Amino acid sequence: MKLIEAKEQFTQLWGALGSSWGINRTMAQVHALLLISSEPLSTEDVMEKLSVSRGNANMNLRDLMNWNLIYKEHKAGDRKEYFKAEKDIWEVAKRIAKERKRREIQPLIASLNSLVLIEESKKDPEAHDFLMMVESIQNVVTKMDAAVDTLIKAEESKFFGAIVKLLK
Amino acid sequence: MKLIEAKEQFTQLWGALGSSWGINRTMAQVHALLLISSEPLSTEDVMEKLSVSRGNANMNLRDLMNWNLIYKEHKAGDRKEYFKAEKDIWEVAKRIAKERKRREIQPLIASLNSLVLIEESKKDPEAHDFLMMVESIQNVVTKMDAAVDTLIKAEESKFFGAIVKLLK
DNA sequence: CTAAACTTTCAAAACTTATTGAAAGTTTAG
DNA sequence: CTAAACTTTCAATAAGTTTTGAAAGTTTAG
Repeated sequence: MKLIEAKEQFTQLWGALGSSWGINRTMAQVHALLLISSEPLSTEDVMEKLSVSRGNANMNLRDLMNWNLIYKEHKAGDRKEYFKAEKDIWEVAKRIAKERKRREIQPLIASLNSLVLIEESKKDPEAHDFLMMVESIQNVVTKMDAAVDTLIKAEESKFFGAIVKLLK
Repeated sequence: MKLIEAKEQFTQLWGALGSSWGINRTMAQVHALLLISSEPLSTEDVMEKLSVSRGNANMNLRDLMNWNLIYKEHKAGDRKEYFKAEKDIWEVAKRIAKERKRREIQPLIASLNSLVLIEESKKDPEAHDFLMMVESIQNVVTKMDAAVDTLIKAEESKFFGAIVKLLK
């Protein structure tokens, strides 16, 4: 395979991957493009390489900035904005984890907390079963939230090291 | 809040959650319904409680069985099939992890492996950068795959225990 | 200040994914 | 074997999501 095909395939792969994890396909493709580009790219570059409209390119670049995965960069003597990606993959993983935690895990914990405030007594067997289920979800989700915090703070080697130990 | 409202909200919550993680909303709602139901439910029960068609109910129940999250159960003197969910939440988390690993992480690793087989030499700086990127993704993804294996095999307490230690 | 260069917005259109429901298929009691 | 009870399929349709592109907005060089 030629490098140019491999890059194309990589972009497709990253896009499909994003799709199946609830991330907009084009956003993931733009990310892929910047990950494997040596030079920062402008909005026009992205439009051209992915054959997408200006609006679409702009919106996905903005979203990627909100996810903290890419940065604006200015070239001397050029008014255009260029974008470059964070290239340390462990750092990328941590930032995605951090963002999903903030957007999804934390609201989930809040919603679960409100569900245990039902009026019925624990003595009502139906209420009891429901509370047990919600509480056990709270328990696992809270632990996962803490696990993500650890991941966000840990060094790559420490994090995977601790997990590898469990295999022994 | 009344129990009945709380159950309704729980179903909505689980559905929205599934949606944002690339899982069909209705499938997640059916799962929620069975998680908080004391009795096994029939296809008709699901149709009625979620106001969905027979085809939709059937398809999502079948999918949930493929994910190993629910089981068929037969009641004596009744030809209908009833369904009940695995209710141990740690077990549910492990099964979802196992299934996503099988469906997504493993094909991803295979695709990445094929991308490093480019014709260009590592001495070409562009090829070099590309290979470094793909290899660093392989590295992190492979470790995550191993981490998921550990999660699948570990006891809940051991798994989270190891992670908590990292916080100290 | 002005106009050119560039970025952002957003309503309409295209595309993707999920749902319906009637028809076909299967199972079982009698 | 037969017909009733139940489950599955799938083409048409609906719902949801993403994309387009022209217009509005913003910035900067001169």
